[in-house]
Amino acid sequence: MVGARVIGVKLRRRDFVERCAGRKGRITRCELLEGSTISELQRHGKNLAILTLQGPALGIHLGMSGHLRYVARGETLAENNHIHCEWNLKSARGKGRLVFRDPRRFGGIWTFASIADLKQRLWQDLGPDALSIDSDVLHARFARTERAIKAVLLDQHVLAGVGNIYADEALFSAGIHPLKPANRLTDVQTKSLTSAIQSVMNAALDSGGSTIRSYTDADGNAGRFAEIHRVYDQAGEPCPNCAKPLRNMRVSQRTTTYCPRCQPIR
DNA sequence: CCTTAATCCTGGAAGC
DNA sequence: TGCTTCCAGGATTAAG
Repeated sequence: MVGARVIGVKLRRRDFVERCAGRKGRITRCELLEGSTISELQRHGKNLAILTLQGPALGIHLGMSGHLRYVARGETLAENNHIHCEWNLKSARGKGRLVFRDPRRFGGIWTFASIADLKQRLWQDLGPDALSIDSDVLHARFARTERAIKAVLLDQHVLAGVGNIYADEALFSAGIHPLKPANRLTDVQTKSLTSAIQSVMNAALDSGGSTIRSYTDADGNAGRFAEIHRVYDQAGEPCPNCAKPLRNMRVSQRTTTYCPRCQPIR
């Protein structure tokens, strides 16, 4: 995408896009990057950004069921429904479309005049990115709250990028009970959890992500990490470590799977 | 501050 | 088979 020129935009659902500041009225094609050249892609946690040479920038969140697909000219998409926005691109590699499909519509697009504007208004309150977090920084953040560690991991204001799957996988890997108060994690436990978060997420990236239902990468490939989830969606199955059945509980309105023996509360 | 429930949606699976 | 209920990679809001 970088270097491609946006030669057209088709917005099928106007309520899928929001303008964060500035004038009122309809979102324009220009705000959706038409006529601009993509200069850079950025990501912070689960938030994506598309930057342009001319200034206009988009914030994108995939929500639960969202996915972005690149469709080269001549190619067709098997699933044509729930496409809320598409961008026609022209680059050295030819023409194609970037397609945003999101059946549940929990995702969205936000328009900004500049990347500085986007960061200030959209990313301001996010915690540091999970893939590059430092254990000491995380420890300091955990020290500020006695909420359950699972709830804290899901809180994007504390740490950006960890969702329900990777929170459970990381807590299991680090041997920490989901209900343990965040401020009672020892230094050693925080170090262990930090490296668990990063190794779990990097392993997931290597496998192309966790496809539960609809997620695909930009080329339409499903991820294979769900095949090797150790606890997520495995309640009742034997723990990979000790063979005791894994259990479900509810934390922060989210199903949480853990091993009662390998993840003690202390 | 904290937690809970409700809300925004579609669709697949399970239950009857 | 068909109908109903529940549940799902997320995040915000209101209420208590």
